[in-house]
Amino acid sequence: MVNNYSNVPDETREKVRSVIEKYNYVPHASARTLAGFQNKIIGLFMIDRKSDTAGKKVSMSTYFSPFMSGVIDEANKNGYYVLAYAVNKPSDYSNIKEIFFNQTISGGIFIGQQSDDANIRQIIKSGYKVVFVDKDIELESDSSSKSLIVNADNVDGAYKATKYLIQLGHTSIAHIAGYMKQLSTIERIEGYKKALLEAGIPFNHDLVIKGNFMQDGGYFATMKLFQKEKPTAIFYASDSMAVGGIQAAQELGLKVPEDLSIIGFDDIEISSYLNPPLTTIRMDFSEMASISVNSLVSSIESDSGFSAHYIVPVELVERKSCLKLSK
Amino acid sequence: MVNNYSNVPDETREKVRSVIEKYNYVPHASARTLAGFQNKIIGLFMIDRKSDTAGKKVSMSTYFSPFMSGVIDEANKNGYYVLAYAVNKPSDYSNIKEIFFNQTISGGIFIGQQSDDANIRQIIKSGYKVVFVDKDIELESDSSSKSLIVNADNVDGAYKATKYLIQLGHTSIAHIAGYMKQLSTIERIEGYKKALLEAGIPFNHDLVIKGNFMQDGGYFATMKLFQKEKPTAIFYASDSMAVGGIQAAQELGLKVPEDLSIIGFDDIEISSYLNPPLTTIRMDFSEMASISVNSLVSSIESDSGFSAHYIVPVELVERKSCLKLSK
DNA sequence: CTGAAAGCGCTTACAG
DNA sequence: CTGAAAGCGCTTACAG
Repeated sequence: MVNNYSNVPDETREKVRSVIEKYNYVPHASARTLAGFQNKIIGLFMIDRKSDTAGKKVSMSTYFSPFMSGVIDEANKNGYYVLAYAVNKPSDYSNIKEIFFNQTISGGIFIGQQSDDANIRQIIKSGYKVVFVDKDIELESDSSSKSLIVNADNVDGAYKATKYLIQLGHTSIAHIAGYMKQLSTIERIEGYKKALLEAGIPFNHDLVIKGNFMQDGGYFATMKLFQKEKPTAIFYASDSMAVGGIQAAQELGLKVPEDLSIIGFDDIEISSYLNPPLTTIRMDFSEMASISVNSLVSSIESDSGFSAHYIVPVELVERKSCLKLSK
Repeated sequence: MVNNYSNVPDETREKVRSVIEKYNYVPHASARTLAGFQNKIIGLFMIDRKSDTAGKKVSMSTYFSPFMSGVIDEANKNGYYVLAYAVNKPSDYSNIKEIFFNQTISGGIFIGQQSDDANIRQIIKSGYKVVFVDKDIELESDSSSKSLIVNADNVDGAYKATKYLIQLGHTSIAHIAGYMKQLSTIERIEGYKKALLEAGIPFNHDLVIKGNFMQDGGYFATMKLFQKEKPTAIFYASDSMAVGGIQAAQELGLKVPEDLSIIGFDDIEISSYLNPPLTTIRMDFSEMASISVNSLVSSIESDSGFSAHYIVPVELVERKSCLKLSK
C-alpha cells in the first residue's frame, strides 16, 4: 500500500516516490473499490423529454447543459467524476438501478421529469444516496432512504412574473402551463394565481392553457388560446414554450411586445438572443448544481442520510419582450 | 459465477434466476473489472475555452452539448457509460491520465482545442484507446498508439460558405478566423482562399482578422475590421463569432443582411433564433459522435489499434443573414 | 511500529 | 462436464 504515513523516513519516502514516478504507477481503481474504498464517481441522470413535432428531435433539454456543466465542475472540485446518462426510454431505469447496485457509482443526481419508476424506488429504499432536481412528486420520507430534493422557487418565480406584468398595466394575462402532472407546473400556476389574487384580478380559467414545456407545446397552446381569448400578455411556464409563443404570435399577426407582452421561465441560453430578447425568470442552475453535488458528496463521505428539501431562489431578468400598457 | 451456459437444465436455471431476482443480485462491477472483465466506461473530455469578457463566464462550449448528447446515446446503445469531464485548467490533464492508468475508463474521446500536453502524449504512447475530435495537430503515427482523429470537413465548409457569398454577388468578403494555432482555423482559411481564387477575386490580407471562436472575439474582430475596410460580406469561422459580429454591425449602424451579409460555421442551437436567423455551415455532431463512439468501442473490444482519420461532410444551411447584392 | 495475511467479489484456467 | 482453487490489486485488521 502506498500511503503517506507520517512516520516514514524522508529518504525512503523519496525513494518510493521516485520509483512510483519512474514506472508511472497508479493504483488500480477497481481494486481499491473492491477493497472497500468508496469510488469517486457519481451519476448524473437527465430524464429527457423528446419531441419530434418540430421535425428534428430534441435530444437534450436546453437547460441540462448549464446544469451539467455546474455538476461536473463542482464534482471535480470535490475529487469526483461524473457519469452522464440520458434517460429516454423506460428500460433505461433498469440500467440505472444496475449501476447503483453494482457499485459503479457512489450516488446519483436526477434531473427532469420523473415517472415514478419502480427501479428508482428500489434504489432509494436500498439506501443509495440520491438527489432529485425539479422532482415532480414528494418522496415518502422513509427512515432508511437517503435522498434529497432541490427545486427552484417555482411559486415565487411565477408570482414575480405575473406581478411584473400587472405592474406594467396588464389585466388580461394568460398562462401557458407545463405538464400537468409535474410539481413545477402546479407551483407555477399557484404563483400566477397568487399575483392575480393580490391585484384583485379575477382568475379566468380559459386563460390557462396546458402545454408541455417544449417549443411545440408553446406554439400550439398559444394558437389555441387566441381562438377564444385576446389577452395582452402571456406568462409561459418555460422559455422554450415562449419561443414557440413568439412564433405563434408572429403568424397571428401580433407584434411582440407592442401587441402582446411575453414572459418566460428558466432563462435558457437562447433567451437573450431571441427577437425580441426574452424577459424571463432566471433559475440559477449552477447554484442548484452546487447544492446537489455538495449535499450528495457529504452524504456519501459521511454515509449519513439527508432529507432536506432545498428551494433555490429565482430572479426576474428584464429584457424586451414586455411593454407597459399605455391606456 | 452467473453465466448463461447452455448446458444447464432449465429447471436449475430457473431456480437460480428466481433467487437472483429475489435478492436483487447484481455482479459487483469492480470485482469483475479486477478479474479481467473490460469495464464499460468511456471518458468524454471536453476541453473548454472560457471567456469572461462578456461578463458571465462561458462554461461549456456551445457545441459540446449536441456532441455529448450523441456520444451518450451511441455509447448507451453499445452498452457503455460515459464519464463526462470538463477540462479547464492544465492540472486536469494529470487527472485524466490517472483515470486512464487506473482503469476507471476503457477509452476516451477528446473534443475541443488541445494543447499538446505531455500527459495526453503519455496516454497515447501507453496504448490506451483514444479518439480526438477537432484535433489541432497531427498525431505522430506510432505503431503502438491506438488513436484516431475525427474532423469536420473544414476546407470544404469554408469553401462552400465563401462560394455562396460570391454567388450572391459579393466580391469584398472578409473572414474572421479562429485561434491561429488550431487546425480548423488553418483549414477554414484555406477553403476561403480556395473559393476566392476560383472566382478570380484577389486575396486581401487586411480582410482576414484573427478571432478566437467565441462571441467576444467575433465582436472585437469585426470592430477592428471596419476601422480600415468596408466589406459587404463576412464569413465567420464560428457561429458564436457571428453572434458577436451581428452585435458589432448593429453598433456600427449596419443592417444585416441589407448592408452586410453574414455567414457562420457550426450551426449551433441559437443560430436559427438569431435576428436575422443565421446562414451557416452545419457540422453533423451526431454523425461525428457516432463515428467516435463506434470506432472507440470496436477498438476496445477487439483490443486492436486504429489510426484512421475521418472527415465528416458538412453542408450549407441557408437562412436570412445573407443578401444578394443588387448592383 | 511494521510486515505478512486475509479478504473484497468476481473470472478463468485447471484439476478431478 | 463440473466444482474448487488461484489470482486480479488493493485495504484493513491483526500478529509479531
